[in-house]
Amino acid sequence: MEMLETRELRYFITVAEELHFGRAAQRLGMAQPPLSRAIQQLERRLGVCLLRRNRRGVWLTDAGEMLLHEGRAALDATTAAARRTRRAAGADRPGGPRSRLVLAVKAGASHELLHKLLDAYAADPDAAEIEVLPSGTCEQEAMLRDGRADVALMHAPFNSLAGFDSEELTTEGQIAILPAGHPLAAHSTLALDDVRDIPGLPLARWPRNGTYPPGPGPEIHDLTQLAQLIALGRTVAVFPDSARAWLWAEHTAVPLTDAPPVVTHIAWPAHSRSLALAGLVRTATRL
Amino acid sequence: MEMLETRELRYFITVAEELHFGRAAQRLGMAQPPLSRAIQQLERRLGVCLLRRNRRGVWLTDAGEMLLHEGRAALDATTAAARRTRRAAGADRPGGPRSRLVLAVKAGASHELLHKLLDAYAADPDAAEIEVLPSGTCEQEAMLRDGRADVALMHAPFNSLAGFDSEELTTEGQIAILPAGHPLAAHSTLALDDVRDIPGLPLARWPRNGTYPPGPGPEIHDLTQLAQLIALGRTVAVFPDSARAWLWAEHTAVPLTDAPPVVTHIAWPAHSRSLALAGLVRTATRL
DNA sequence: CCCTGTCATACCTGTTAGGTATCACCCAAG
DNA sequence: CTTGGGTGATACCTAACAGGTATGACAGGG
Repeated sequence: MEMLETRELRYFITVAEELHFGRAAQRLGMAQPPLSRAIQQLERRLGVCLLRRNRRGVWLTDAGEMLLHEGRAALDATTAAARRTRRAAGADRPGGPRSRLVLAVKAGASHELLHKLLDAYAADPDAAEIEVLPSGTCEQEAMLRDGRADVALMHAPFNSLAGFDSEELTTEGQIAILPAGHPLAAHSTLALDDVRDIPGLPLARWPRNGTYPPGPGPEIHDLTQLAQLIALGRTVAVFPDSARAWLWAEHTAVPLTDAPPVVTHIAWPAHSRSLALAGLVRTATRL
Repeated sequence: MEMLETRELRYFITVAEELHFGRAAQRLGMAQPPLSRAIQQLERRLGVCLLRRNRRGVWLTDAGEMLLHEGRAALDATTAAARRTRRAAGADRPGGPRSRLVLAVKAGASHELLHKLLDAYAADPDAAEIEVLPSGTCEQEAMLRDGRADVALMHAPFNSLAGFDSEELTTEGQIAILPAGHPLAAHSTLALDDVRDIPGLPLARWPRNGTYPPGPGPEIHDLTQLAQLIALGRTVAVFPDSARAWLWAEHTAVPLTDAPPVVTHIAWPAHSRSLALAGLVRTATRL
């Protein structure tokens, strides 16, 4: 039984995403004919039909669907191996840091917690160098999987901890962030339903897995943009309690009574065996 | 940045395991010079020194150690992708089963539970075909990782659930299995310390991660062998309660008061998205 | 009916994976 | 000190194959 090559996986995944050999070849920086041949050869070697072709297009068989999912995981693991190996190379260089960890954090979230964690860990005599890598919305999982990060702060129920080892750090409630002058801002508490359909004040929308959920609210790319839209009275947003750290004077935070609590975890790939990581996790759980 | 090829990974891992280019080349079925060159090229492409060479041998740098671990995970993911794709190929063949799941079970363990699970699941109108794959000691994790299995019954604290999704099924105590005629077999309960150092009756040893822990007891390969050695009065073993199912007349089971409870879980790769798997898990948790 | 867009085929070429022969080197035995 | 066995590296060759260009086959829409 022959081994699947990464190049073949990369080709197939691109074709499966585009469902179009020409565009896929373009994305791969190659001509279409060799790509067609490579996929045919892959199908022959696996003894499996991956794509149904029609003059009018291409779509995936069940087996193709499977290879798309599993192949993505395999490619992630491979690039992770390369990235982490490159990163580990500095460790035994004279004068360099003993070792180094990349910590992925959702940009703007858990600022205070992160600060305390870094301070506490720096006190550890044989602490590794920590590089903090701000990530987009819910991008931490992907960063751990493909090796851009070694460890991450994740926020249940927004992030999924499936496939990672993790330790629980803190739990917090959620708040609604309203324009300071809005009538609802006078309340001492609110319910989720109160803020879901405020006339003239639609709930802001965040990308989940790269796409925006449907709805009337504005599509948000970063926190500054959101803060401004709230201050201008154009939208309202729901955030964990720790978001109070970056509120403006034109904002008012009102606790939500029935929003699910947000649990912050420190998470890392399940197979990690790094001493530096173990030290960081120990520090985090003792905070 | 160029991509790591699976062939290179396979070569490096073999060399890292053998710490000897000649033997590694032999295991890979190739000559030594091209292997040396391939590793050199890998080091150049990664920009990293993976091996320290000496005329008297080869050993791993820190980066090499990292690539050995991460590369194994990546190779497992790749072979898993190939295996699962091949397996999924039958699904849309006319006349074949709608789909198929491979369930890894430690040989001889949880017999009754397994039976109930299979019966209950077979009642499901759109049940997949289940292939039961008996695994060696603690081999289920590896089988899930490299795609030989899709789902497994695991026994904490013997198996590690790290990196998998899982649901708890049952909890049971542990028993000591003694030769029927032994003085200790008359007791109604025992403590772990009572059976750890019985004069003339050493505790049987199981392979953990492919190697046997040190000790005076016999090295066990399969249950029949163990059962015979116990019946002959040569050894004693500690097992979960459900092991009573395969006891012989010459065996006596005595409950252990202070042994950690054994928790049986059903576990699967965290990224699985199979409907058949979801159905099986639902059935299992409702038992 | 032709034109456009799609994937497949035919054929060529440069790269490279892998084989054989040999070197350079260390160490141990004499 | 010398020599031989065992190690990984180098030199060189060949065959396989990845990738490019040109073109074919075929379905739908104007």
